[in-house]
Amino acid sequence: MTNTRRRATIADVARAAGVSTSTASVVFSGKVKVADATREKVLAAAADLGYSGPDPRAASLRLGRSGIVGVVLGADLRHAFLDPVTTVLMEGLTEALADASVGLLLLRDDPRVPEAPPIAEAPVDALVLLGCSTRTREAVEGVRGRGLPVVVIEGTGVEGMPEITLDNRAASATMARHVADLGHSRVGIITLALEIERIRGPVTVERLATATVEVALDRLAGLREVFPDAPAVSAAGSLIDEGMIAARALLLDDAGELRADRPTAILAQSDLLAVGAIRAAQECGLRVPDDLTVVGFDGIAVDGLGGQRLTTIQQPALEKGRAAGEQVARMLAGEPGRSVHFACTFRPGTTAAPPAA
Amino acid sequence: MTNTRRRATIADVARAAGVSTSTASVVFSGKVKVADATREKVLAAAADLGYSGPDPRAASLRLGRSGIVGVVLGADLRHAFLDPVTTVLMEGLTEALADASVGLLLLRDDPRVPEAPPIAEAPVDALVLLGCSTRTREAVEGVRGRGLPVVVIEGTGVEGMPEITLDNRAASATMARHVADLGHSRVGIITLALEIERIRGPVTVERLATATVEVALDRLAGLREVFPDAPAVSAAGSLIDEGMIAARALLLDDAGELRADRPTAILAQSDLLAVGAIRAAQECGLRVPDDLTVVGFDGIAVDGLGGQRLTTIQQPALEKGRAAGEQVARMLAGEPGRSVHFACTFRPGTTAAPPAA
DNA sequence: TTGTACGCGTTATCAA
DNA sequence: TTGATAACGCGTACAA
Repeated sequence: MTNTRRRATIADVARAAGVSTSTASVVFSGKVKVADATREKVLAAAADLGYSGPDPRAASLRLGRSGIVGVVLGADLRHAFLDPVTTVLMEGLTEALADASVGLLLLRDDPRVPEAPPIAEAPVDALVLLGCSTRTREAVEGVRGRGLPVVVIEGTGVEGMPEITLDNRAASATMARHVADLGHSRVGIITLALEIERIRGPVTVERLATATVEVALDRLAGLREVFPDAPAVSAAGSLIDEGMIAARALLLDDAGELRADRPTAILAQSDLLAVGAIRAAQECGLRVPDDLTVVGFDGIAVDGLGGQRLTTIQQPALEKGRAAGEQVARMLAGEPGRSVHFACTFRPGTTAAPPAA
Repeated sequence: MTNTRRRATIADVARAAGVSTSTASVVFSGKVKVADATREKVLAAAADLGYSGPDPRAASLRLGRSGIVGVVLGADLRHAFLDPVTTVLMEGLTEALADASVGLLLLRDDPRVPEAPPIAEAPVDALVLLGCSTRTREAVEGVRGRGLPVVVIEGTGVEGMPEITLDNRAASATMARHVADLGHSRVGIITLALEIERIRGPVTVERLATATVEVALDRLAGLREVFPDAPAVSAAGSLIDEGMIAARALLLDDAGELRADRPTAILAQSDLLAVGAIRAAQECGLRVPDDLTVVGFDGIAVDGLGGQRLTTIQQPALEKGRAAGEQVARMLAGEPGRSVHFACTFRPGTTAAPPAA
């Protein structure tokens, strides 16, 4: 029977088995060969004492690593995982870190809690920043004194941190050019949220001056290289319903009627927004792509599009996550981390065509 | 200048500041009052040595806790977060654990790696099981020897573990009765995946015998209380596209024509499946609810439904997550954990109506 | 192949 | 208010 006073330790097991603690330790770590008979004795003693392996806390102190990689999410966890691109990215991260880590620790950068950034108290071996505010950046700066590897995904990092970036502007320009080449000249743009406050509505010059979300701005800049005067409407988030709302704003007049000068193509900054635009078009009796061309950005596996294949820009979200994971792994191995820049590719689908004569 | 040979420890800081290690420790923990002058000295020494606070690994060994709660996801992380119900549940979990100031460690139960369940190596203070396989259950059983609190969400737990459960069967029966009361007698059922292998197709008696996914089986049993002979088709996952496929199987004949004896109502086991069914119905030229009643299950905020409001069963996903978090918190505080059972509520919408005469 | 002894970096206790 | 000391539980040179 086990002694209830205190949890059994490896020393207790060793004593009960009549071996030294180092032998017992080795039995559990498997790093060195042990005689079968000895191992049996140790395992039996462990079972008897209710000992279920080395305490990870003690092991991590001794080894100097915990096997945990922290992922700092700018927004709340829920929102971060609602976005399919983020989800896929996390998968890539997980994949690349499978060998090097035990798990991902979700850390949220909560501006409501000014004290004690949990980043400093988390026993992590490395950090991945994924859409972080300036405040997060400061907290991380503090932790860097500990010598932790830090990788920044799509966000301005602190000097010396490896960054994972994307050619948002160039890819958007490519897409715009494709639409222009099809013969479209009257196009409408649906942007991602331009501000952290997620305001929905027409994109004006004034708003652009105060906009802060780099991804949205970069993609817009790329589209405007080809269509400098295209009207743009911002969505409050990357959601199908938001795409529907924005598309209606572009297609309909105040009376809810199709406007005569409506765009013949809609360029959406995300696939979900594009799906919403397609839905809105169908609602209005417009056929895609016959009456309206709709293109997206991201190249995620869109759920709910039925048979159509969205014409879009394929972003290597999985690879981004993997790259981040690989850089973390490299740095954990003592090598220097490198920044990685990714290029998107154009992916033709069935939702873009020349404008109706 | 700092010595590059070794990372500074609190002892180094104390020595440099001319105080004892305990005093230096207290300066950082803030648990006891220290003279301002002393604190300044310590802080200055820390800054000078590049010491950025106590090492969380050492602290967690000393304190006996890490401030981390592990969430074991049965499937891969990606899939788990693709499901909106899970996402919301995670949010509730986060919320309930925010006060305990703990982080969430994502652990995946990867069946491909037979050795070394990471669960055993993670320095967690508690575990939450969220759709776990038998194999996970065994691993957890082993870890329980460590005295870790474990909470199981919707899955058969090991004896003595608090469980968070739902009245899937009763709620489904309620919904079926509602549809029957509207006057429907020819209904079709779309089930969630019945097996872990996620097979798509007609639900036969033979399949039911080998089906393993409890949630799907419970909901089906509830529906069949009212419609014992209703044909059922299983989806390969809770996705809109899967709902479309399944709905087509129920509505169309082999030639792709609407069958004369098609159901007048479709009961889907999830909201996403229901959305897919609605989409398929529209494709076939059927109006919802005029020509076809469609109901769901979950009560999530469905993206992409446009103006419609789905008639569904509201499941308290957020509360489930919260409850799990609360039980974890209780157990961390030394109190015994309790199982919590939740009831769903019927939520009327605009997608259910009496069958056309 | 096994045992001894030490240190990983911290914090709680107690005494001064 | 501060200081000395003892754990916390483990892994690993090194010696046998």
